Amino acid sequence: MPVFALCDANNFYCSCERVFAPHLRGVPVVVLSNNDGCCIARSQEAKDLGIKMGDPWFKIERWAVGKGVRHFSSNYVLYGDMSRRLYEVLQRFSPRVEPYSIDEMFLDLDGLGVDLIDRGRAIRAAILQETKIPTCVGIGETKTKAKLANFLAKKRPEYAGVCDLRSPDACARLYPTIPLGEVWGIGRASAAKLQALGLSTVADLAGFDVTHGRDVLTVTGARVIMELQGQCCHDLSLISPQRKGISVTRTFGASVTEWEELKESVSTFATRAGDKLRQHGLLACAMTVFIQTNRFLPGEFYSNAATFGIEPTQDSLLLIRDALRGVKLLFRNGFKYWKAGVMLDDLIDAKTAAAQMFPSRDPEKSARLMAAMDGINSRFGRGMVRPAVSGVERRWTAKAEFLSPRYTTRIEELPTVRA
DNA sequence: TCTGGGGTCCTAGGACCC
DNA sequence: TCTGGGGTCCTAGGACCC
Repeated sequence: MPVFALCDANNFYCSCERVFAPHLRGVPVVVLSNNDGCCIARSQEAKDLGIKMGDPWFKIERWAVGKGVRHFSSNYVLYGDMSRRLYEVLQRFSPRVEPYSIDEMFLDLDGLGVDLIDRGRAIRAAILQETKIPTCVGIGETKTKAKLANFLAKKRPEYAGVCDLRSPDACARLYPTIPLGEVWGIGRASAAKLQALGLSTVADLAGFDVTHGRDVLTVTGARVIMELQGQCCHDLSLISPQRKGISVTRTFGASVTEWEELKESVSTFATRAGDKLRQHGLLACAMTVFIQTNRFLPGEFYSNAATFGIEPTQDSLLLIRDALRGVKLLFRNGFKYWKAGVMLDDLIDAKTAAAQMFPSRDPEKSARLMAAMDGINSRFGRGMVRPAVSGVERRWTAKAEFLSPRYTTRIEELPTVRA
C-alpha cells in the first residue's frame, strides 16, 4: 500500500519575498501579476484583510496601502530557485519525490516504518530551517487524500501543519466536515452538478456510487471518488513528461493601437517561445497567434486567433516571421489591443527529429548537425542567426512537404460584439 | 420507400489545476 | 489609466474510410 505525502508551501510567493525581507513577517504582503495587474499571492495577514485571489490591484491599492499592505511584482526566477531548494531538502527524506507544481511536491513515504506524523514534522522543520519557507504536510494512501489532508493541515490549527488521513476513523470523522468543492479535481462546475444531486460534503462524494459518478463527472470524477475511498488511481510520476505546448501571452500595460507596436510585442513573444523551445530541446510544428481587446471595457470587443502549421523549428527568427504573418491577418485598424499571445503546439524532440530529417546521414552526423544549430542559437541567445550550415534549410523545407496539411488558418470575418 | 456498422482521426470546447 | 499566465486532460461530434 503506497503512502503519499504532499508538502505544500504556505503562500509560496509571499513567503519567498519574505525570505529576503524578514521584517515583513506579520505584515500583510501581496505579490502581483505581470504589469502589477492583480493579486496572485497573499500572505495570511492579507487574506485576513479580505484580499481575494485575482483582485485587481488598481481597485484595492489605495485601500490596501492604507491598511499597511506591502506589494511586490512577481519574480519567477526567485520562486523557481526556492522551489528547487525545497526539492533538494525533500530528497533527503525520500528517494521518490515528484515536483507537482512550483510550490507542491509529492513524496512516497512507503516502507519508512516510522511515525509518519513525526516524519512530517521533521520535513517541515528542515525546510523551514534551510529555506525559511513555511510548509504544511498532508498524508494519505492516495494523492487525492494527501491533498485533502494537506488542506486540513493548513486550515485547522489543531493539526499544527501535519495531517494524516489514512485511517478509516479519521476519514469518518473529517469527511463530513469538508465541503466537496475542496477536493482536488472538483471545480466550480462539478461542485454545482453534485450539489444539484444533493451532495455537499466530502463524505457524500466518497460515498457516491462510482458508476453514477462517472456518468455525472466523466472518468475524471470517477477517479476522484475512488481515490477518496482509498483506491489509488494516480501513481507518483518521477520523470516529467515531455511538454505538449508552449505559450507566451501578455496583457499590455497600456493598450496598443498601432501595427508597428503590436508587431514589436508579438516578435518578443515569438522570441521568448523560441527560447523555451531550445531550453527543452524541442521543435514546434504548429503555431497559434491571437489578439484581443479589453473585455472589461464597454463597447466592441474584438478577439481573433489563427492556427497554422509551420516547418518544424526552434529558430526564433522563423517563429517571428510566422507569428507576424499570422497576426497580420488578425490585425484590424481602430481597435485598442489589450492582450496578445503566441502558442506553439505539436512539439517534437529535436534530436529525434534530426535523425528523421537526415535519413541518409548517420545518426552521429545528424546529432552533430543539430548540436551545431543549437550552438548557434544558444550563442546568440535569441536565435537571431539562422542555421548557416549549408544545405540544412533546404532539407528542412523538404521535410515540411511530408507534414499533413492539418492546419488551416481560421479568421473570423467580423469582430464579435459584446453587449 | 428502405438509408449499415464499425472504425479512426481530428478539433473545439469545457473543465480543472497551480 | 489600471483586471495574470501557463499548463493538462476529457468528450462529443464531424469527417472520412471500408
